[in-house]
Amino acid sequence: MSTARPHQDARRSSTIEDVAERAGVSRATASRVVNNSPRVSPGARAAVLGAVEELGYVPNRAARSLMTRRSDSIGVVILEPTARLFADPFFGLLLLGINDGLSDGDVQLVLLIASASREEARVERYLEAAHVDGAILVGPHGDDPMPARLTRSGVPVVVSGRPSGGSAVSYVDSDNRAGARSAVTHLIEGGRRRVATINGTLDLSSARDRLTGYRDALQAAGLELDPSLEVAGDFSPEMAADATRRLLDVCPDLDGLFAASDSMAAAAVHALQDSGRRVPDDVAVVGFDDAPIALTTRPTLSTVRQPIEAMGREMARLLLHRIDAPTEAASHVVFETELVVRESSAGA
Amino acid sequence: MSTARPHQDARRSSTIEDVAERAGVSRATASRVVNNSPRVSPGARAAVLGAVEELGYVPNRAARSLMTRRSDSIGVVILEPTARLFADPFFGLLLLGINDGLSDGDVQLVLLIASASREEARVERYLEAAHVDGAILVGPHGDDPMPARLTRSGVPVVVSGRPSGGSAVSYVDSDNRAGARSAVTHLIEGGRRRVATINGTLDLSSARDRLTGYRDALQAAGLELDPSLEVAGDFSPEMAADATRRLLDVCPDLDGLFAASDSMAAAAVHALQDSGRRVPDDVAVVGFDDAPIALTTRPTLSTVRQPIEAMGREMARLLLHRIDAPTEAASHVVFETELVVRESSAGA
DNA sequence: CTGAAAGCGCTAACAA
DNA sequence: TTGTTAGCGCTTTCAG
Repeated sequence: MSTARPHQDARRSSTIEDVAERAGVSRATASRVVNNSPRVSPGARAAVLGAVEELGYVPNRAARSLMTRRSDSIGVVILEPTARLFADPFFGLLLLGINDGLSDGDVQLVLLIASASREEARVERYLEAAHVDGAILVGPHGDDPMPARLTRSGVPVVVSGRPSGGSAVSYVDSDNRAGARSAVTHLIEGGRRRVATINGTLDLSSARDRLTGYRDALQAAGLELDPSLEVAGDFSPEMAADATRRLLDVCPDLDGLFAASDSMAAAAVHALQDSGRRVPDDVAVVGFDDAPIALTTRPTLSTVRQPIEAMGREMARLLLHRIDAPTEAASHVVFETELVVRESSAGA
Repeated sequence: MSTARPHQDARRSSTIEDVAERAGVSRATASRVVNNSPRVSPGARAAVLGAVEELGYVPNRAARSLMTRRSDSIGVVILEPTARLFADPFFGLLLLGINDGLSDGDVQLVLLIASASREEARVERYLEAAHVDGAILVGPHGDDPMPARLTRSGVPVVVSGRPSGGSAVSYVDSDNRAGARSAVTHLIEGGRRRVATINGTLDLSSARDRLTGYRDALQAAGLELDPSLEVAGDFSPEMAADATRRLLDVCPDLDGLFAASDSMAAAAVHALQDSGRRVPDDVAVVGFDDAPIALTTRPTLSTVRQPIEAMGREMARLLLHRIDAPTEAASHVVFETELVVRESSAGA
């Protein structure tokens, strides 16, 4: 009984040996053509290319890897706890950018999600076993030892967001400090004098930088810093709503609010409205990210836009370069942000 | 000048040959232990395991693949046009579920994003070259030939959402029809009589099914179907806002609205409010997905929840099974949905 | 239960 | 410019 499995044959792809034979050259020459070596005669090249076409030849990656000691793939490691991960379009856009930056080469994107810390160990083992040529780390907190550890074991790494360790590892970041400053300056220039901020966990450099930018702006305007107007939270909307209510208790004449993310800003707007304040008339609000939610709140949200997709593309570019030149010093790329003024701070 | 590259040595991992030598057995026996073959004596097993431990041995995937003709990785192909892709937490959650379903085995997730159709061809070539053991296709439209073509060339495939072709290919879906029916029935039971629906592109089976569910509910209640109350769109909030305004023109006494996604429902709520209607007092609204946005609108959105993460997990499970038993008939798994009643249809 | 030997498909010296 | 040769690290007959 011959179990008919037609695709078995369909999939039995041709090897470089087949190509060489068909083209009437040796395996080596065929290989040279496939790998774009210049040391091949035009005639041989044409013959091989023809054979490749006819046979639909595609190189076997495993065999190639075994020889070149390259996997032609990179790992993208998502370290963020899962909840935030997917309520937030940040990761998706970053992935899109990374994918785009990779598609020039012939490099595959292996997605590694490490939500629990048990997972984190598994991922690290995988990376260190040289199964990928390098890794992009998304979302490590300031004290995460993974970037340094991977670098030490020779894995090329690029990190999203400035790590606390600093300059030893390559990273791509947006200018969170300048972005926050521009948002708060905008509020002040609109006449606001009692401006508060609601932030994320301060073990994230982005959160720290946004806080610093907030303070920069106040000081530049000669306004006093009031610690009771600075709230550090966890980026969650629930927290932001609570924080807003508490801010109103402490400071009933609050007239400006800078939230370190749009989802927090949206929650704050609702809390303000629930308390009877009009936005922006009584309190002007600016968020951060320019997430889709910024357009669906009423009023629409003013915000600080970061070029997330471009950042992803740059991370890919940087990593690819780093893989080619592992001894070079780490690079740090910081992207400009852009203030987007909408209704929530109109005439602020 | 010896360029110091300490990690060069650090990464030079040990081979199964090293393990065998250390354990005092042959390569073959070492391999058997590593691959859990039962035909090994306890003594040899212990010796090999010890050597593996001491040497920190990790098998070389490329070499293994070359031999086994398996890549131990699967492709997850995102076919959605990019815009929708990342405003929507759907994909992230699905990825999370897939990752989870995969983590039992030792299978890696290769992410392939095909936004443009040029990309689609590239992805298809990659998949057909047997670089992955199987593929999960996310977001194919009804007329997309990729699932069928991959299946024909012998690539095990699982698709998200019921494809128009039907039963030849395995898929995982949620019961969109029943979900929509429950939403609209809920509106009707709350006394609404003029209930409209705003939908997505009807070449997506999910959109078609939600429309059918809407009609089911009206007919079950003995209400008349009115084509002017059915709007087919593109899932975008802008379109939904437009559609809402038009619906109000056509039918000023509209008192219920079912939108096929939460982002459309949110836009509709705003359009209703802008037109002076109160939600839910004048018009009750129900969305679909239970996306984060459902909690940030005012009023909060009633919606139909689908177990996205579980669906992703099931897709992974199904694919893994299909890879092991490629001749088995395709499986179709449909998940129940759940109506979540919030403010936008309170007392509906 | 174990070992010897073959070979997966490819690239990279080395010779010619 | 080309071909020959030698493996990369692993699994798997096939003998024993």
